[in-house]
Amino acid sequence: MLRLSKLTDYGVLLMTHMAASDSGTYSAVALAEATRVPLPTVSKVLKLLSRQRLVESIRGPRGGYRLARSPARITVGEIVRCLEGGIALTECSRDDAECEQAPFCVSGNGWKRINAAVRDALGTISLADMAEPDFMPFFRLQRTIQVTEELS
Amino acid sequence: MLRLSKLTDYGVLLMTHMAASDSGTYSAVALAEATRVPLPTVSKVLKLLSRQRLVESIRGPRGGYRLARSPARITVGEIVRCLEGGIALTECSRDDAECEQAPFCVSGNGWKRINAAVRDALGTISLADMAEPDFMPFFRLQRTIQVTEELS
DNA sequence: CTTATATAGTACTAAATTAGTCCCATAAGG
DNA sequence: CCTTATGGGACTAATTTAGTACTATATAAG
Repeated sequence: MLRLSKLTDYGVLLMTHMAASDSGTYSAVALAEATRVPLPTVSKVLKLLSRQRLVESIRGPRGGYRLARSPARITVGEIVRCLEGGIALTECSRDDAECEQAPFCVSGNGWKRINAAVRDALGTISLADMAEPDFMPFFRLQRTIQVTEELS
Repeated sequence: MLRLSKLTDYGVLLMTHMAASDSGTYSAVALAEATRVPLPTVSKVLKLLSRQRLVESIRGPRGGYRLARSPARITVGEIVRCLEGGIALTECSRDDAECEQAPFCVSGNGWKRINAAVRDALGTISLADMAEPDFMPFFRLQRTIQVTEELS
């Protein structure tokens, strides 16, 4: 289903929550309660996010996590990239790809293009957008080829 | 890694192969040999594709499969949709979604938008594009919000 | 009308991935 | 120095996906 992992979903949820209310830091416990995501899982996700400096962590009493940058300067794509380890729809469109079927494959270039489009889409939406409950059209695809069949 | 399943990858590969050379019909055996994908798997994928009328099947001797429409009129998005059962990055962005956490979730709208963008990207590339080995920029994102951080 | 070829459907097994949990180490404030 | 909170890593269970096999059905050719 072209799915993101639940971890990624949680990551976006947690960070959106932090973006929405602007109190400084949140402990893992507080976020778990607010979002209803199980505590150990919240903890795991925040650790991963902090390694790549998407959130800052403060240890010790009164510690916790906070966004490393302003919500407008953090994109959903960065979170996906952090928690999924990259954005690549197929093996062969990864940067370090070595597909054994490459010699027989004619569509490598197409996949690269599709991936670029997806990356672009994800890089376009910021946490600030996500936190805005009913933000409207933020971008539009301008097609330069004719599409004759629409997905229903 | 925001992956498509291998089945979907195979599906696009097989159909691209059919789009590239314009002989009429291909048996599952012939496609398996040409693409180096194991026969039973080729068979499985083609069955799925034929149920949704993306390929036509002809039974009996000298039978096989052929594209149901011209390559320019079949999009990668349709193939993904057929083999993944929909295009939805998160549970809550499916059309029939019933997410138990919805009351606590503030980002539903954002996900819907992201999904729309991805669907749009996939719906923009046709099989004819994929079969063209080095087709170049086929569309361009025009942003209406400012992106301040780029994905590296 | 019989036989060979090829798809249709479905069920099952095995492998890989992902989710979730737990434990111990480290840091810092009071 | 004790309590609170994150950091790292390892482990288990659950889910998903891939791949295979088997039986049924259709059709062309001789």
